Amino acid sequence: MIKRDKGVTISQVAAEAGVARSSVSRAFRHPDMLLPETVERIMKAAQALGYVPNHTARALSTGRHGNIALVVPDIANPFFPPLIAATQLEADRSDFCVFLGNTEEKPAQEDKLLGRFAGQVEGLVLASPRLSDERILAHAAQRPLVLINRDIKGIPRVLIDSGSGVRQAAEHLAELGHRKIVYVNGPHTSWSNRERRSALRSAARKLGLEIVALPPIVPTYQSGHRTVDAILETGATAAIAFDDITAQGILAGLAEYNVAVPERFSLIGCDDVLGAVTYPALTSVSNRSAEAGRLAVTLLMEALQSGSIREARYVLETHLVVRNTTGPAPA
Amino acid sequence: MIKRDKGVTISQVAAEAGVARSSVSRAFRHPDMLLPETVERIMKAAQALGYVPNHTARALSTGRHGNIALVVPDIANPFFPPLIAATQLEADRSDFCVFLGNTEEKPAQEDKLLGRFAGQVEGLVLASPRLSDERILAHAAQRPLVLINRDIKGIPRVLIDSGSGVRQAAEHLAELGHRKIVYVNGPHTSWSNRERRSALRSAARKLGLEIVALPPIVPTYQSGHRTVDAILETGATAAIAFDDITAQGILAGLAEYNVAVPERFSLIGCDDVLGAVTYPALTSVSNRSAEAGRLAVTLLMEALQSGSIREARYVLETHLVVRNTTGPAPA
DNA sequence: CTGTTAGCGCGTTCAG
DNA sequence: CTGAACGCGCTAACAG
Repeated sequence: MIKRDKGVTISQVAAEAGVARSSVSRAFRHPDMLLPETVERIMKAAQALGYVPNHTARALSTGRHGNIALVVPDIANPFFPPLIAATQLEADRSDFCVFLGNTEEKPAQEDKLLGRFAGQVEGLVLASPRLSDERILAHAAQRPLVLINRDIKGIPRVLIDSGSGVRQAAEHLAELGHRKIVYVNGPHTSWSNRERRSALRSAARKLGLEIVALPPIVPTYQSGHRTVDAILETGATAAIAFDDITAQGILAGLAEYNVAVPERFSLIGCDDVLGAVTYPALTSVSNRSAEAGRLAVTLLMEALQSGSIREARYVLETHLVVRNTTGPAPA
Repeated sequence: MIKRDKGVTISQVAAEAGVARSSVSRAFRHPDMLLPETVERIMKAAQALGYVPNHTARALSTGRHGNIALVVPDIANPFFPPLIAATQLEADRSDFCVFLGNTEEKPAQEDKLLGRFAGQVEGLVLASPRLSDERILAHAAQRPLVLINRDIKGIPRVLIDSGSGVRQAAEHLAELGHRKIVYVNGPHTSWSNRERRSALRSAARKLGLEIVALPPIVPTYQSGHRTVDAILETGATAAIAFDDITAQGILAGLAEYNVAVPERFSLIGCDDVLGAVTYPALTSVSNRSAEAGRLAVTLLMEALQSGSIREARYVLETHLVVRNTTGPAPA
């Protein structure tokens, strides 16, 4: 049992300060239980020795490790970094550290990571899971768990309602005279994708638009690019893509076919993660990912404090951000 | 001391299987020390009770927690997500979990996070630190620490040599007839920035180019955008920006002034994180961030296994990716 | 090969 | 207000 840990322990501090170990512990956790003078002496000794409370030992003793885990399907998708950053910032406010898990869009990897994290965190935030309801419920039964962009009854969840934005997108296209619109599906396990598709379907019905849905894809630039042939074959004059990254691939593909955007074809993305960097600047549905991350952590902290998980379902509405990839339908 | 943990412990499994606790421990950690038959019986009991080894207790006992931490200055900067993903993937191969820290480019936050993580990880990867050498050395003395993009003697480090790519950039511009070039500095605490600037300076000397360096900025789209006035005032015909994000801001700013790129002005970024999504597509210096992340973890794992940190300094070379923001100098 | 026995470092009773 | 003693769950010596 060799340890290279310098490990200044509570006992050493106690010896240095001439008190019992428990007093040292108290000096840190319940300073008001000791004489101010004693506390000061202990603190001084701790400083001198460079004592740092051992997180692990404390966790074993208290059952609280001060960590949470955040699991996302794809860090490289620009939708997530702001969410991750916000999550961390909010966790930090409660002095929690966060484990990050990247599942590469694979349900199995998601399951594995949740299992690995479960043993060392107090709670979990699961963003845009691709896992089945059953598995998620199983994990939620083990530890407090908050969902982002997945609607499972009984589990606290924060939902970014892209439906509202997609509805606006449909109206926008209808006003511009488009009659037939392609929807490029994202992962079929994605709640957001289902929301967007169904919002589009119902809006289309009201507006008298025809919707053609393309098969599910993993949302990447490449996937979007590959889907251009299928889009053009439909004869539609506009498309709404599952997300901006996919839309970006589509935009590139259209350019290669010399299909002018928005003159001959209109395109709308979702999540608005590209800002105005594409050319033409992409019309998109806004995202509120940072807020979602922050809110999820807040809910999780509440659950940890109260010790009980209360039913909660927060919905963040979105809207359409009109830029330059949408225009009147070609004659 | 209330625990809601279902906590099936090793003792319960031992009782169920009719063996000693240590045997249960062995069944998991050193199965070859027990009779296969015994192992099987124990495993069956563990399954039945739903036993899961307690990570924390194990860590306390062994001093090994199976976690590492990765600290980056800005998750939202597209340079980092691939690095983060690669780091995780590589850590996962050794069954390690990773804590992620985002410092928002703030040295103080970096220092704080390193301190918070130190207590619960076996080693650290510190990418593009903004912290002083002294503080980094102090942390490295506590735990095995591997640096990415920071060259401190005595600490294992992986350096992405953007210098080689920047040299090519200078040559490229010289060939196109540019004589006066602006360098838009990144953070002055950034090692990469110093590398790029000095590589550019020395290349310029050889090529007979004049370099004008702008004051350090935090590398963001906004910062780049704000710097356009200063760039144009210099009368230079081309600029090399600290990174792509900054370059993107500059590009937008130039467009607003109706300065045609590359006809009237040439622009080169660094890190090549934007692919061909800007318009015109940005000429940039390649990055090898994913490889750097992977390599850093490999080094860290070696250090953890051997128990000693050996001097190591890996350099990954880069090259110029020519796209459409560079052209002949205006007459 | 297996059971017994100490701790790992800390938080928290329970007496003083 | 303080010190002694126990236990968190597990691992690693040491016996047998």
